[in-house]
Amino acid sequence: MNIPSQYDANKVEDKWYDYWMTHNYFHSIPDQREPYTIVIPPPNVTGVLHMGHMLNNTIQDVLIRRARLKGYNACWVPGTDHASIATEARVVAKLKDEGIEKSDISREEFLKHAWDWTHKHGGIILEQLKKLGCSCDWERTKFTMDDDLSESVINVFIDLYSKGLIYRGYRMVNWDPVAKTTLSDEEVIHIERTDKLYYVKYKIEGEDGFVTIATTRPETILGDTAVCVNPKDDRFSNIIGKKVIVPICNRVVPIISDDYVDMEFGTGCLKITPAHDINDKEIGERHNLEVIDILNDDATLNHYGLHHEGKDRELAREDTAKELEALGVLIKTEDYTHKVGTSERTKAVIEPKISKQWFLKMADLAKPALDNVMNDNIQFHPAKFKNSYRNWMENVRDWNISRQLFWGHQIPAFFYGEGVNDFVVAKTKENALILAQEKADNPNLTLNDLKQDSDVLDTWFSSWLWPISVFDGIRYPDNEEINYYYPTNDLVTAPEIMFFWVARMIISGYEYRGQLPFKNVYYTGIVRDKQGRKMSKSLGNSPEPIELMKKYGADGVRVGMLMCSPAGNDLPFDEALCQQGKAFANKVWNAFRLINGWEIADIEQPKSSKIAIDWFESKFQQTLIEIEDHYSKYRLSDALMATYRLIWDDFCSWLLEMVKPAYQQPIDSMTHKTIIAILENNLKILHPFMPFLTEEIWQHIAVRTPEEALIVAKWPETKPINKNLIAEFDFAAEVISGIRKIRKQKNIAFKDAIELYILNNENAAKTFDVVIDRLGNISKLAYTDAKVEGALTFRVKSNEYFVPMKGTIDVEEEIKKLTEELNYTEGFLKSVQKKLSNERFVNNAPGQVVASEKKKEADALAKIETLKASLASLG
RNA sequence: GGGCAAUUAGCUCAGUUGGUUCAGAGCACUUGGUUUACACCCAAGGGGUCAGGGGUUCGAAUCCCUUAUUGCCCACCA
Repeated sequence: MNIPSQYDANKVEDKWYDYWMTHNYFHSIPDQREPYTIVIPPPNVTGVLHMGHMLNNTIQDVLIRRARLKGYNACWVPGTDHASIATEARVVAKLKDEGIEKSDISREEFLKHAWDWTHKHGGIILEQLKKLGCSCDWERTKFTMDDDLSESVINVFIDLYSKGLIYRGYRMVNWDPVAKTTLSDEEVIHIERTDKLYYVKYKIEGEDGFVTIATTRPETILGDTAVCVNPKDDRFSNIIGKKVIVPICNRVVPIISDDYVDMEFGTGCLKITPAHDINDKEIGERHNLEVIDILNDDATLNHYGLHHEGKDRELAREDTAKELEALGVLIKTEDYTHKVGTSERTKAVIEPKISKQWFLKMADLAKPALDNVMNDNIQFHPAKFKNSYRNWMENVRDWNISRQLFWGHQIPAFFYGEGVNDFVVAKTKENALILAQEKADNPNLTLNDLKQDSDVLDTWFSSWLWPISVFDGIRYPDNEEINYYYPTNDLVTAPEIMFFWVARMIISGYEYRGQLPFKNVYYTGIVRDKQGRKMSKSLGNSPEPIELMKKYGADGVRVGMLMCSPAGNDLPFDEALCQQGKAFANKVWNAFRLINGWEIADIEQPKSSKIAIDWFESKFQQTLIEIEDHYSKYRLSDALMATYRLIWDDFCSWLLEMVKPAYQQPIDSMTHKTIIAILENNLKILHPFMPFLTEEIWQHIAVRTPEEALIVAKWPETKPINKNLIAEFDFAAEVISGIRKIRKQKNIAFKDAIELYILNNENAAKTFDVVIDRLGNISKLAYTDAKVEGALTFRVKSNEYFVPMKGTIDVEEEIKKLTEELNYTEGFLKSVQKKLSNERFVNNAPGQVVASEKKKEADALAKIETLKASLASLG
């Protein structure tokens, strides 16, 4: 078999993914084993894979593959989200391109277009995840608008309504004039920007005087219904109760007083527009002010805008300012920096708007969800996010769950009359009719009299049920699957959606299952470019994931992504990391090639091989414990790095070099067999990170049945560690380093054997002398009682090593080297002795620490002695 | 405006309860290398007053105070 020296990921990755699919390894059904469950954060159904998905899903796959190897019944449920506002916006845009306005077509027609779009683009992202190697249980793929999930959403709405937790309210909400829908507070992003602050004077009715107000939105003057001052403000005490004339519209409104007004800000005098500001609305309610809404749904002015009617609010702002100036009531403008709410989706400036919406009462629901995170029943990684979680949960507000969109779950409320309460909530129109006849006490009502609320539910109102609804645990709370898989183990998601999604899943978990939805939440960071900017389509700074995988292999990209991304930390992405991942794949590949190329013979095992293997087995166990510890703390980068170093340094650079047979010599069968077993263990612990490469090598090593595939192999068992052996090896490694250093200094090629004499002051074990012999290419290794003349020297601890030189030794250089080392050691001794002569140290420090200092002192003294002797011998 | 976190080598980060293993890792860098797995490699090496200042302690990267800088979250000041 001819095996190329370069590992070609592109040639093998699809092959193994197909193999895994064919043999159904990803599919899970409840059985005797303990389950290990992850539900995917469902990406937008029409979305495409970006770097954030790459990171997030790599992490999930690492966790799920490791769980599978550890013998759990691993189940990773994939799926997509209908993403109501995002998808609808895209469909609207697409229709617009075709010359169709959303307002010109019926709800049914629009939904047909939306479904067409979904069927056409839906699921692309899931196919892309397969390229990354994600081992999702594809048979379980769900969509938030599947029939069963939709029914779950409706059931929950009805249930919460019947519990009195859902109500309909006339409230000020966040209005997105582009999408023409309300948004929840969480969907509003506050962005700092500089606007103008306009100072405008209002004439006092029946007098010559004026009051001056400051506003950033002069166009809302047309909706003013009062002017307000602080009751404690002496400047205005004489005008409270009088009336002013609002410019342009000449409306006569009262001057009122309210503690809300900040005397220091602007002029201390505030205009009140209850329809367009939440504070103004509250003041308006306290003072029974009229509410005048001057805007249409698209943020153009309505008839209250008078001659500005039809203008967009931005244009109206400029024009009213001009008009005010012309009227001579605009005193001045100044720059003013403040935060403006914008829509997360459309980027439009949010308009506070009073409208009738559906709300979910959150306060009581939030309690168990808060407690169980604070007491670590649900663990956040990193834990620092508990702070912001608590902050939000303690101040949680009612959730505006209705959206003025078509794409989504239509609210199951049916109106039968014009009255505020003339509606019923029911699963079907038929059920609604019965309820309505009862409620209205009117048996003559017919289906035609019922009109379903046209709003749909917030997307997150389906996402918050995801860990339950994917197992159909809402409709059938006692079904086998929900009982088996729920609660899930880990959730891997971005901190940005902690409030949108994580908090609400926890809430619904306690409400509908009486327990937590997942045990751990791993918060990923944001993927940034080298300049620290967030990767985004608009900046064009995001690499194309599929291209990256072509270039570096999925395994290389996975390693690259995980190399430097501890939980909760942003990931400064650099393609060089993927290159490193690719190089590592090649390294492992070549280690396999080496082993694979050996000719096996029935000969005796060399001592050096035996001891090297014993050492590595202990080293492996030590690293395995370290790796398990990292995993338990969700430190995947550290787990990867420990694996990387074990394989590259300990396995390749040390073990294979120690056991490698001489050129064209065969290897003994015992060593070969053990090395294969070691390689297999290495592949197992590497598999979660590099699934394709490891399966490829695994299947090269031997002919395997489907049951023997690496993906379903058994994680290595833990065995006792021989710590002495590891320490002895570390010592020997230092000796070998010393030899290499001398070779380099003196330009002695490796093929030229040298002699090594050892003055064994340390009384170190000689276990690894056979290894030193091999890796140092030593022709004669001997212990001596006296210094060797005419030799180069180096020290490890207080052992002294001599390499006799045939040629001349540069005495000057040797003296210089020795003197430097002597000076350093004497300085070190001084600091140690200073510590030991301090009575308070000797009395207060633990005995162990004092003893170690004494040992340091003795070692330093011994070393100084040998250094001095060497210097003396050199003259 | 309120809260949280961070600041350790050129870069990205470890550093558990203060004390053997405390100043580390990977990458990058420098130097040498056609040793028959791998130049996507091997070997050797340089590099940090642990952000600044103060304090507690026999002893501080680690605990406390303070200053500076950065990042994130929350918040209705026109």
